[in-house]
Amino acid sequence: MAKAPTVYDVAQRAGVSIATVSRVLRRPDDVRERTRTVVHEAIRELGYVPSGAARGLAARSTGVLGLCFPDVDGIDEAADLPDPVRVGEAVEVVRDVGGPVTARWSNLYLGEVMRGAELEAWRTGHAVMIGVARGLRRAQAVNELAGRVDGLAVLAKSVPDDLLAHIARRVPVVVMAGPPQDDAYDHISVDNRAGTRALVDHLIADHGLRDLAFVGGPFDSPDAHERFQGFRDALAAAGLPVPDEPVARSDFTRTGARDLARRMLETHVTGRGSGTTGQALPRALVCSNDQTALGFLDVLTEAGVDVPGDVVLTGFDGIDATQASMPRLTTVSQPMVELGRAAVELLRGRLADPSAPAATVNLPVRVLLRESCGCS
Amino acid sequence: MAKAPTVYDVAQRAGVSIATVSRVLRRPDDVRERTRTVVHEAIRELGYVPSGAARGLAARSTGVLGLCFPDVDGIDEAADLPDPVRVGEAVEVVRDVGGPVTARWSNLYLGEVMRGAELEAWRTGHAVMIGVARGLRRAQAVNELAGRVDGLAVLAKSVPDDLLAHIARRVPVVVMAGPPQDDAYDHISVDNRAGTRALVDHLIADHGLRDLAFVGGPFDSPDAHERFQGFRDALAAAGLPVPDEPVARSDFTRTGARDLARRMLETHVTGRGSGTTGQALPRALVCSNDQTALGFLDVLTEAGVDVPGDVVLTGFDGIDATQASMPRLTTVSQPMVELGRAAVELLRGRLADPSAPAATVNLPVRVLLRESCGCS
DNA sequence: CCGGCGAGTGTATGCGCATACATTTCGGAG
DNA sequence: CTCCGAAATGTATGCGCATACACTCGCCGG
Repeated sequence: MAKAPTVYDVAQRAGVSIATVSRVLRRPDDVRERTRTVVHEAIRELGYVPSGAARGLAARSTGVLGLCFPDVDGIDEAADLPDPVRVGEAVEVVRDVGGPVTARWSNLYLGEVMRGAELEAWRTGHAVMIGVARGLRRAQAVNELAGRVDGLAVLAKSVPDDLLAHIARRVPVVVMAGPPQDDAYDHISVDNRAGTRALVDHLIADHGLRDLAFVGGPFDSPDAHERFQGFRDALAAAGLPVPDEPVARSDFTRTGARDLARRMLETHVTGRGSGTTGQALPRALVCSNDQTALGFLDVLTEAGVDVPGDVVLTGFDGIDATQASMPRLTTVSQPMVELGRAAVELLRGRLADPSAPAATVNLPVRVLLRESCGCS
Repeated sequence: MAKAPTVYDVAQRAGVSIATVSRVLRRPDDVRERTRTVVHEAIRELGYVPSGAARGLAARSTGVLGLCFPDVDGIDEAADLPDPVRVGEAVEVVRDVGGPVTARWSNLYLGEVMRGAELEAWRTGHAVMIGVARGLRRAQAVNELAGRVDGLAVLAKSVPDDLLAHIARRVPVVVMAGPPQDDAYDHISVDNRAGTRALVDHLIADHGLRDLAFVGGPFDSPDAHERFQGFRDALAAAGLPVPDEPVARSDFTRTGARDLARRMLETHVTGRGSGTTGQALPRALVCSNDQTALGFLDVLTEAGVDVPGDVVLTGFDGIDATQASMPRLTTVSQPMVELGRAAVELLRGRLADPSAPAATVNLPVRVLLRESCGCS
């Protein structure tokens, strides 16, 4: 690493001009074979690797696409993060007594989105740069990311509106998984509403359920809101009374959902078995995400409430843990990899034609019927 | 995106020189407060975002660290990848009848490593660029990645040796999860050997097992090899006969392991129950990774062999699926996030002191005792 | 024999920024 | 009010590459 060789070094060594070196790399067909060989020789002898920065500057395009995620670790400042601890060579032997399976929704979700994005970017010769909008310096970090890429795919809510507007003046931006909104950006989202609608249609039509309740998500989650709309659509279509609000709101975490479920159990009892004075639990709980449903499942099972016998339970997202629960959870599977791919695809289109009107792509979802709704 | 504004535009608008603009961004303390305000005003009015390429070129450092992975999708050429199919608005409703839980080992593994790397990079104000060494143009892709970063963390085996050597002449390279090898690079790996040793020690000491067999991995997997060494260490220490070769070799996939298990069952029968003429199955199968163990578990369970009653089974890696199996799998958990963090840490050290001798960090693992070995 | 043409190569320039160095401004002390 | 040192700002340059344009050379048709 003494001093990385440059085109000039290569040119001198090969006895050609720097233009020729550049051409050998970028447009080999414009160079005579003999010359090409000589240059390649020099390149390998010197260990030459072209500077991406210089090329980006000269070519006015970096060949890099950015992916911006929200923080999933809940870390606000670098100080929050302890220095990594290394326990030396010791192998720790732990008796793992079980407990709830660690859920890594966000990780997996983001990982899959990244995988899709990377795949699609790779196809077209782009590199991918990831950035997490985290901490107090988030604005700066996002800004720097934007300055380094040709286009930016941003997960909804990870970047404040004004920052996003600022950035969008420099690079094309596509918003992933946000509500289909009428702003200047391209959007790529998942059909939350239709997915929930289809799921609830199934509960009503195939299982004959009529007493359904929706467990909502955080107030500021557009996803949760859309899913609730889908729920209402289905009830309305079936001629059932349509609630204005979810019966309760979860914070989208499994532990939060457990607390919520316990509170609900205190004031409700299951409709079957009767004899008690409390208000009956709804016959079906349509949860706004899988974690919520799993949290409810934990508590209901513990309380001796049978799923789906006493209460039918469904989720949304399609995380792995829904396959491992007892009973397995009926849910709506999000096309996570597709989300990433589609985002990059949109970005590419936008780069090719910057003047095209902002588009919104709505990705279809899949309803997975399993035991928790009474299927199988 | 008409034309991204530059320092010059900002300078003009703010009535200062470009140097001042640059300083406002890089060394705010060197600029009078009043000037700073004016410049920031101009920046926001113009929607100025500094060019990473230009800065990288001028500063001779990009502030980006690279992460290079092997392909986990098995895609060789862009042509192999079908264009994304969008089924329009249709929501597909599928009856999911179950079957083995989809395992996404690589995804999760890589995702966790990335997460660790990103976290650690973020702490120190670095961005992370990911690259997958995939396809025929892999050399070019890796080269370009190397040209864009200040340092590169490479997952073992993802880059051919000569390419790696070429690249290492430009940027510091650290190899992740490779065998502790005596080359010029920094290494960061996981203590496969000690982990397996500790696990097998437990089987021998705490469960009194003496008839143990090791199910190996692919010939070219250094990880599998090291784990086998750990196995041998434990047997030797206990005074048991030490095998020269694994009793069989899996390809590290669950389905591959199933086939292998079936073949083994044909020639063996369990030692208990007796009466049969076949050779007895070993009392314990120490598998070189979780997928292999899970594949065996599938087949053994199906064949009515009790785990851990008839055969004790263990894995290695600590993937999520090991918590969901019946019985839950005793395994050795890899510090995946730590791997990423440590890699970035090493890289940073190397950047700070390029002349330091190549280091190798061996990360400790954790043995997780669960039901498949007879614990709990 | 000459002019013209195209393939192959070289020359010169600018991309947008950081920064060394030169210059100006400012705030006090005398 | 003057002068000086420090603070603030401006000027000029180069980072490594792509590329427009100029140039050379060999070849062909006239």
